[in-house]
Parts: sequence; C-alpha cells; structure tokens
Amino acid sequence: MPAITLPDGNIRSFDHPVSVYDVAANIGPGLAKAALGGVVDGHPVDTSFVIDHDAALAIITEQDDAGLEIIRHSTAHLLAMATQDLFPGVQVTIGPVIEDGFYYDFAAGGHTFTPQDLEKIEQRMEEIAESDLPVERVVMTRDMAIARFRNLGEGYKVQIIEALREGEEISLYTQGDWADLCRGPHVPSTGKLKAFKLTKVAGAYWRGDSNNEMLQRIYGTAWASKKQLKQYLTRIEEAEKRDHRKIAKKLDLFHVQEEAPGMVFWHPAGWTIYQTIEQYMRKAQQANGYLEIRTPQLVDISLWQRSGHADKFGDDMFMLKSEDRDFAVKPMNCPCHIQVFNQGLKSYRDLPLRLAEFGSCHRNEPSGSLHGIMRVRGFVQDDAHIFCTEAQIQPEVSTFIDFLHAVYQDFGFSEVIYRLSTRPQKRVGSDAEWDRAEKALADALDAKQLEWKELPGEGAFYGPKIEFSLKDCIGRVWQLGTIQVDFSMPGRLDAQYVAEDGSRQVPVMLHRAVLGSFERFIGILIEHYEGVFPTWLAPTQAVVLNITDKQSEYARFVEDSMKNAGFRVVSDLRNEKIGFKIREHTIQKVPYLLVVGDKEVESQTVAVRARRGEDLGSMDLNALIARLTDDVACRGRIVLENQY
RNA sequence: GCCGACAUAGCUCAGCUGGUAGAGCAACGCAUUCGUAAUGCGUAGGUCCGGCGUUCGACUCGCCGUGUCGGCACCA
Repeated sequence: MPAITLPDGNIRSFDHPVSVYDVAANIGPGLAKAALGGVVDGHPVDTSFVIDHDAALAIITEQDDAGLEIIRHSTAHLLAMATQDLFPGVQVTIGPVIEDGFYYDFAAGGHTFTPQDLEKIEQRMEEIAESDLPVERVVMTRDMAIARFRNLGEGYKVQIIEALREGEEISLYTQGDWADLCRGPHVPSTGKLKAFKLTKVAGAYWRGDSNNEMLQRIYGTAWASKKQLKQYLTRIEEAEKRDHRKIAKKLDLFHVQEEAPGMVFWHPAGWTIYQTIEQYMRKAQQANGYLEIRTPQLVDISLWQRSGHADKFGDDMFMLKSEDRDFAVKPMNCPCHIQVFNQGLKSYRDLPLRLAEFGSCHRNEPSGSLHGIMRVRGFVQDDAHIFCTEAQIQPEVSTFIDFLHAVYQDFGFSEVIYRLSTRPQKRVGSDAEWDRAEKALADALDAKQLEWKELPGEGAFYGPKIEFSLKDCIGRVWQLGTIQVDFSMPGRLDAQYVAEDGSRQVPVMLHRAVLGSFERFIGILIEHYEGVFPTWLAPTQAVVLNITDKQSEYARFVEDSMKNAGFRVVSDLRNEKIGFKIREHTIQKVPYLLVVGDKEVESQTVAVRARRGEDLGSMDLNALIARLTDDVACRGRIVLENQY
C-alpha cells in the first residue's frame, strides 16, 4: 500500500500499486498529460513504472532538464526508427543525448547519408511522431536480447549487449514494430516529440576507436516546443557570426593560405593585438618571478630521442636533414629549457627556478584537426618550466592558479572550466610518483575551492595536468592554460641540483602556460569580444575625422598629440561625408571616433563618439588623454558592461 | 589521418539539365567640401583551386591531388 512522497512534501497514499502516470493523474489531468517520466527514490523511470512500496516521487515534465533529456533521447530513437524505415539494411548502434540535442550512429553498409536523406528522414520522423505510437518498455534476459538482435542482423547491438554484465536486466523500448536496446527512460508515446531538427551528418568511429570502421553519425537537436527550437536555431545562427575566422577577415587581422596550412600570416592589426598581449604577459611574468629565455628552433633529433618525444610523437614532428644530421623543428620547449637549467651547477637555493619563453613551436597536426587559428601547426606558447623540489610543487601550483586567474580577469574571462587529467595507459614514471603528482594537483584545486572534473587517462605521458579551458562561440571547449607535473623528463635529460645535505638530486619540473598558444588565445578572444576589443587591445584606439578639408591640419595635430601620448591613433582625412566615415570606423570597431569641425578647431577640442554611438561631448586633449588612459588601464575587466 | 560537403572578381555570393561568366560592396577616376552608421556618375577587375580525362565544346560531367568547413580520431 504505497505512500508516495512528492517533492513538496505532500504524501499521497494508495491502496494498490500505482504507476507514475497514475500518481500524476491523481494530482491532476494536466500533469498526467504533461508527464514524461518520473524520478522514484532518485532513479529516473518511465511514466509506466509501477510503484508498489513507499517511495519519493518527482514527476518529470518538459519543464525539467531531465524532461528535456528524455525528449532528446526519445528523439534519437525516433531518428533511428525513421532511418531504418527508409533505409532497410542500415544497422543501429548507439544514440545518446548530448548538449542541446542528440545523435545516432548508423552502420549504413555502402550508403552515405546526404543532406537530402536527412530531409527525408526528418519528414518520416514527423510522421511517426504524429501517429503517436505508444513507447513501451520490455524486459528480457541477456540471451533473449542477443538472440533477438542477432535475428534482426543487428551485429552492433549484439556486441553492445555482449559487453553488458551477465545476468543484468536488459530493457528494450518498442514503438510500433520497431525496438531498440535502451536503459531509458523514454517518453510514453512518440506524440510527445514535437520540436526537433536534424542538423548534420558526419563520420564517427565505432566505439570511438580509429582502428575500427567508421559509422555514419546523424546529429539533431530537440526541444520541448517549436518556440524553444526556434530560439536555439537563432542562438546558433547568432553565435556563428562571432566566428573568429569571419571577424578576422572583416577586421583584417590575419590570413591563412594553401601554401602554409595551419600557419598564420599576421597582418598589422592582428599583430598589434598579438604584441600587446605578449608585452603584457612578459611584464606579468617578470612580476611573478619568471626569467625569460630564448632557445633554438632546430635541435638535433638526439635530444628528442632522449626526452622521449621522438618515440611518442616522432611522426608529428617536422624533420629536416642537413650535412648528414637530422634535426627536428621544436614541437615544444621543455627539453631546451632543461638544457639551460643544466648550464652551471644548480643549488637547492636556486629553486624554484622559473624559466619562461615565448617559444615558437611546430607540430605536424593531422590535417583534419586544423581549425582556424584555434588548432594550427605553427604556434607560440607563453611557456614556462618551473624547476623545484617535490615540497615546492603545491605552493607553486597554487601561486600559478592565482596568477592565471589574474590574467584571465584582465581579459574579461570568468567562466573557466577546470579539468584534472590523470595517468594514461602509455606513460613513464612509477605509480608512486603519479600518485603524488595527481594528489598535489587535486589538492591545489581543492584548496582554492574550484569545481573541477577529472579526466581519467588523459594526462601527458610524463605526468598529470590541470587544464584551464574556455568555450568558443558555439560551445566547443578549448584548452588554454595548463600546469603539468613532470617527475621524469628532468631525470632523462640529466638535470640535477645540490641539496642541503650535499647530495645530488633531480628536480621536479612543472610545465605551465597561461594563455596556451597565442594563436588559440587570440581566436578565443575574438569570439569572446565579437571583435569589439577593449581599448587596450584595439588595433586602432581612436580615429580623428575631419568634417571638411579646412580642419585637416588640426586633425593631424590631434593625431600626433595622441600618438605622442602613447595611443594608436590614425586620421581619416578623406573627402567623404562624416556619416560615411563614422560608419566605416564603427564597422571596424574603433573604440573612439574623434570628430573635428570648425567648432572644435576654434575651441581646441574634439567631439568624442564612443562605441555604439555614445556621444561623450567635446573634450580638450588633456581630458581625452585622461579618458583613454583610464580605459586602457582597466584592460578587459569592465569591457562587458562597456559593451552594452 | 578517417567520413562527408565545399572551392567562381579583393570581400559576400548568383550562374537551370555542358555552348569560354554576373551582382552588391570594396578598388581606381571625376564631380561634390558636406556635423555623427552608406553622395552621385564613370572605369577597371576573373588560369571559375590545380592536374588529367570524357566531349565538337567543360565553371558545369568523371578521376586524382591541394586547401577549407562540419564531425570522428589525435592533441607532448
């Protein structure tokens, strides 16, 4: 005789076992109609789930995140059913929910899905949804499930079931004459699926392993209502306008071309941003106890053999031969930094020793992985290596995180994603060392009360790492900063110091970067600001505009004065209407437009127009310089409130 | 690297089933000297990504490359 406790604390008693749907109906017909599933004592279930004992129950509707998840999962099934309907012989594999949607992987024999196929499939999905087929859960034994899917010729499903534990309860969900293996829960009927759209088709390896065959993945998005779907599509459309490649073209920041795939040609405007950031980082690092160095681009392969890089990444390194010697273009800076450390005998008193380099690196990244300037083959890192004792690891990591936060704040980033990547299968170093290194990093994160996620097995071959990541305009996550503990490489490359007791010890090395690569960082920045750079980064900070030729001499005077005060200013003296010139420089996102007409010449002022048309009125040059000085000094910290 | 799509003027893009290319903006010239998001008129501009093939004829069809885009895999 179950007593059902609802989320609001209300208890409803029944004299017979009841389904989730029954309880919802007991509360009200509207809720019964809206119910998509339930959560019974913390476990998500279908509306058909029968409760026969006292339990806590929350009804899930499309208002809940869990409801949306059910809708997406069921839409994935709908996609699979429609696809198999239209393309007999296609095998189903998996179809999970992802952010904002779902996908389903198919083994389609020789057929490849075209955009036209997607349209047809989507249409079939609409039809099935409209026919409001009941979705039912069927439980069977493992052997029965295997037999069933084997009969259907669904080899992939058989493999999935075979991987499940023996004796585990297997559930299938059926709709009409179609069924899929699934844990659930699912919507009670296909009529609940009202707002979805297939978005793209792509290849994906079976079980995520590139040694396996490639399946065809169809992506889709699904929402509780048509309105939400439309909002989502608009959001994506808007986000795509922030694409750093598009904005960079409009603002003339850089280009790439066929002859140098994955390498960036920086234009004056882009290079101004780059240099501003580099100079900023240089100062910041000096202030934080780093010593800047510079090491060679080409280093004999033997060094990379000793460091272990040639063994693990040899295929991805650019090699060249000269006078019978093999050189590698450096893919990273650490082995070179150890060479600097190794010059002269170091004492424990020298530790921690922080060596920094804006190191230019090249990696022959797989062609398919290149992406704008976010993933390139030639890049520069704000790289540094901290040589220290084991006891110094945690304070150094902690100090570094503070440093990184201060830098990110200057760029206006607040939503940092923290991840700790732990030991991979292929690695060097003892388990005891890995234990200590992983703990040091986790403790540092916990001490700062940061929310972080562990990525098991994702560490570098020489040590675990913390990754600091940000999202791009359409939600793709990119790693920028990192700090990695390395117990191995210093030893491999003979780094030593003399300890207090006179013994020779091998230092620990921390690899770290705040921005990661300048290329990627600037790509993220462009999307973050949508090209509207805060004044300190803006390639051109102000443009002087004359109304007619009469004021050109004064305009040049203003330009020179501002340049002498240290700002990046140009004059636009073209014989064009003021409205036209305003428009052009507004489109170029120049922070300040300084208009000079007869009035301004007369009063020795400028009429200042800030971004988005804001009229700051007339100012004399001292007031203008003060204003820009303040603006530059605050960097990106208040740019967001300035923006709108 | 793998799967798929795409590559036309400086940029954004048209170009139907094969008959040697077109617009807007930009550039250049002339006129206009103008007060806060587009002044008018004119001129010039293309190895239609590269190679090979089919064809009387290829931007258009086929094959091979290269690059880009979307995913997957990889990411020291």
